[in-house]
Amino acid sequence: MEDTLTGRRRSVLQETRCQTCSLSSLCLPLALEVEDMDQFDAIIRRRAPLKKGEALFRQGSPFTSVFAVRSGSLKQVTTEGSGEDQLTNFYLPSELVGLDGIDEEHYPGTVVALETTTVCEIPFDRLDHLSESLPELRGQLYRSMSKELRDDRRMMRLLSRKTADQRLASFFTSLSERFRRRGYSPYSFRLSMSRADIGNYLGLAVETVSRILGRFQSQGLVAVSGREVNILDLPALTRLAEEEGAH
Amino acid sequence: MEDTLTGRRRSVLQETRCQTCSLSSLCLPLALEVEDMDQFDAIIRRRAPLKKGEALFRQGSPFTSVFAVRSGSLKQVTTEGSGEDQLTNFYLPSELVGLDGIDEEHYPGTVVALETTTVCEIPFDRLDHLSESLPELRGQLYRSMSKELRDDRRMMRLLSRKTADQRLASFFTSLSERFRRRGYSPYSFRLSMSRADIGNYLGLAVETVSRILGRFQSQGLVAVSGREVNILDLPALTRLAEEEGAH
DNA sequence: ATGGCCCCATGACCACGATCAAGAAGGAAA
DNA sequence: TTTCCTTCTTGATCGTGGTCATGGGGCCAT
Repeated sequence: MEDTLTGRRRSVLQETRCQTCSLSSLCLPLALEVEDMDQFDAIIRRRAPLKKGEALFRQGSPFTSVFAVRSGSLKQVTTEGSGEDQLTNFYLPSELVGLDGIDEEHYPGTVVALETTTVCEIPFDRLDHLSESLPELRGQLYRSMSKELRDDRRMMRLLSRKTADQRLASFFTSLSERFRRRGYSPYSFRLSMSRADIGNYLGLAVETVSRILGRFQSQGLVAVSGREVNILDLPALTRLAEEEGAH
Repeated sequence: MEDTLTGRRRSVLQETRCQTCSLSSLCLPLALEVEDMDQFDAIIRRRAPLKKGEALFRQGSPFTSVFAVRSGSLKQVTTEGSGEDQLTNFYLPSELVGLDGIDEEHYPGTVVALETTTVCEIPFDRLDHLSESLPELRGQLYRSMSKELRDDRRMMRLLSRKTADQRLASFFTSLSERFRRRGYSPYSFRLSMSRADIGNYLGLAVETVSRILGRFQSQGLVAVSGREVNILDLPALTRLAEEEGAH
């Protein structure tokens, strides 16, 4: 607000430099040397922060860039035919958005901010070109996509074999772990998504999510108040999430 | 059997040259010029055909290569914890196997031949290195992974929103389309996988698969005899697969 | 404040598909 | 052939989680 011009200019620079970004150890350029990082830096485009509910891009719009989340969170929603929406992913800081749009001319889903969110835009043609001369960058890109493939397989397993309880438990342990890796508390956090989003993502009705959250609460596994979550017994949740065929 | 030495040698050469491979228009080198294809050709390793039930690689073994299916078919199976197996994918000719192993030192699942199957082994470090000088190859690799991501999202939608009937209908229409793209009949084919495999893949019990196949048969949608399938009403199957919330 | 709207929670009921059980059909090896 | 074993089919029953319905509570705009 009271930024001077120079002050504001510096802060903008800070925002956009990978070297000063706290996420650089998790993000795409993680394997780059200082001078290489500068090259990478140069192709990144700034974006005005997205407000809650705003779309980063819409399903069907032309694929041009991938995006790295800098702060906040987003969800990806796909609408097939005239059917219902399917929420296929949540994105947290340092994660790459839009990789599934590469092989077609358009994005396969709409990505929406769940809260105020800032992203780095990385034009894909320039990224691809730069990956020619920077093997580490190329490798990291391959790894990012490969990791997403592996996460998808885990999600398929969740959707096809786990009970509703196990799905919720998995959801919490996974979120907890992702927060931990990003330097936040793995035990106490705020959900940026609604119960409906969680249900849609996990293949459950909203009512089921609510009920099970209530049960978890009464079992002393978590303390939930609205979107505020406290994980009380992470080991038990992990056990529940991984335990086999419940019968 | 009665091959002469030279005869066998020629046939081996034929087998391993992308230029003479009938799949080259679908496979990794699809975008390459003749001379570039030779370079790509040179890094490919021959493999003895896999017999039905043989593993191409096992879960946890070190990641070294990706594989292109040349003939036959495979399934990928992941065993988590002490839990049950999860079948995450079927692979048909021209498809790439093993991409989800890139970012860790090991393969995340065991891949097993469903019938006699031949594959081309592509050492990943050499592929990566070659992708530095061949932008079309690099692009095709990005696109392959991106396509697999998109297919995974479609699978998640199937697992979390579709009824058992819709899942089977989707399975048949998808298989039909994949056969069609490979130059086989989209209406008449042989399933290389068991009912148990199909059920595992679609998140259904074997009994459910059997029952619904029977129902489809009596509705005149398909004619099934063991693993032999005739699609009788593809439009109806497509409609069924895509129709929204069945209630 | 106060209305209006989502978001969330909880209860009653029901259906889809899993599970259990048994038997038929197909395939490989003697 | 016969045997043995796997795969597939069909029937009966049951349980998880979806659907429908209602009410409370938080949040924003006026």
